[in-house]
Amino acid sequence: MTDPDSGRRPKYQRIADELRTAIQAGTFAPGDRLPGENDLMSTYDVARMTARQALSVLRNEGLAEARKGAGVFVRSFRPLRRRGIPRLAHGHWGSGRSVWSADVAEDRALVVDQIEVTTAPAGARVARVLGLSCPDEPVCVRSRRFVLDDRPVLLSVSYLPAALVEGTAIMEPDTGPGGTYARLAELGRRPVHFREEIRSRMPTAEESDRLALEFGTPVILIGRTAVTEQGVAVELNEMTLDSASYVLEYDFDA
Amino acid sequence: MTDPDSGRRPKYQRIADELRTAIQAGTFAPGDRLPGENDLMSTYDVARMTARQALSVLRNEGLAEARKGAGVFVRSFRPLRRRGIPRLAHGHWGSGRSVWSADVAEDRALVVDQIEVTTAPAGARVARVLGLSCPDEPVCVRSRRFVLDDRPVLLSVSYLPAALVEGTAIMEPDTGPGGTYARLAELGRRPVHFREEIRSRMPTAEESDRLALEFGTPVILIGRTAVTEQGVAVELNEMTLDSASYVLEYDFDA
DNA sequence: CAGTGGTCTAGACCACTGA
DNA sequence: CAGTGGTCTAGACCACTGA
Repeated sequence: MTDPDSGRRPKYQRIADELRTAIQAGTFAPGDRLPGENDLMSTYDVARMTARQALSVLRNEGLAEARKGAGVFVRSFRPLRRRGIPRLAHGHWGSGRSVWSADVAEDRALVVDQIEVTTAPAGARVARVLGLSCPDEPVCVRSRRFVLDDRPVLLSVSYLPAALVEGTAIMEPDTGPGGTYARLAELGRRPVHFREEIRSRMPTAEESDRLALEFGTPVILIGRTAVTEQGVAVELNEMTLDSASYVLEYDFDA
Repeated sequence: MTDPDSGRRPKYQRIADELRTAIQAGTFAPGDRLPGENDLMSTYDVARMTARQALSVLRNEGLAEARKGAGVFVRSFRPLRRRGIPRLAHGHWGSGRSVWSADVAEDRALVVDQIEVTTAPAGARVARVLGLSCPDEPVCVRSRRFVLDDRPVLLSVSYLPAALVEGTAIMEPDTGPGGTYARLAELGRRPVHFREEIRSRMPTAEESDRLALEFGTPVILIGRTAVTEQGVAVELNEMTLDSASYVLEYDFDA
């Protein structure tokens, strides 16, 4: 009854198409429950695996999410706006505010719920970026997870030369007002230039776990290098963002 | 023999784990053939659907790609570097070069293989960005696909007020030296400020088709607004990038 | 405790690839 | 033409959710 041209397109695709159309038409609103495996099995007279395959198409597209034991639901998307350039302006962190505070409206709070500060050998990649002479040289590794409204949205791992930050607040969990950049400035290494590199890919199992990601949700990777007036890289910050939670914004002149 | 703690983790995940480890260890190099469905069925003594599920984990992570009738292969990733800020500097397109030419090394060519220029009603979203008084106002729509080494990497749709660009080269497939921005400058609407917004998500079926994307490959969306000295938005350019083909770079000062 | 999604089996048939 | 991945069935059992 639904397919005059049932010819070439696989069953599971046709079922996914119908559900997708219904979602876009508003028949199912964000948060609504979709027909589940059992519903599709009887409605379309297909096997469980075929019904699952149809639903997994929508999950891979980021349109639906499954909650075990409860059902399959239409996803919603209300992103944070991360303004790449003003958040790193000296006037912002120089006045004692956190770089991260720029990303959220004042009525919401982006908080760190996991933090780990260690010292470890740099490794080849980090040594190259920070201009260390040898991959075994120690670096300070600041690893954090940020949570918004109880939802993890971002992982951040920051690398700084251990020789530079040894014994400073940068080695403490709480780096104090203005954060790492304010402390670097006090050490005479104020960052004046930044480079951000952006990629996107599907998460690893560990990332998916730590960010509590749904199936079809990619991560955005940002690698930022902070450079001093003398052209020396003093920090590499590698961030992993839940792509369903973020829009990045860059403003600049021609 | 492979699982002392076979307890909680599903079979398909354990198989995927082993393959992933082997890929990361270099046992399988980029382009190599991986064990296929039939191999996994006999090696691990599982049903076809379970072997498929294991392979689909790796495909979703972007680590492997299936070629029907041939096998499953390790994917490779060699991205283009898109330098967000210098490519839009007036000195670049002002001297007659294309904005896009900045994205590739001189020995490779990023070429347009599909182009369509039409006029259509703006619609609510575009009208809002371009500051049009009514969503029915006509806009010039320039839709292009870019190909690198025969591989489609980017879709671009550009919107400009029809009242402004009517009868100019901007309505032609070839906009001439320096492209749209050089023509806007000649009209007294030189863009001096840009805003780029970046998101990432899984592709729609159409995007997946036009960019010839593999299973677990997200797209990166860039929405750029070009603004004149007078603060008027003259262009909205919406781009859809194959995330496996691009790294974005933004350089700026504190 | 009824219903849900998650995992898994042992088969079948198909279109496609590449030697 | 042998081998491959893609689709599909008709069952089964499990852990989890929420009334």
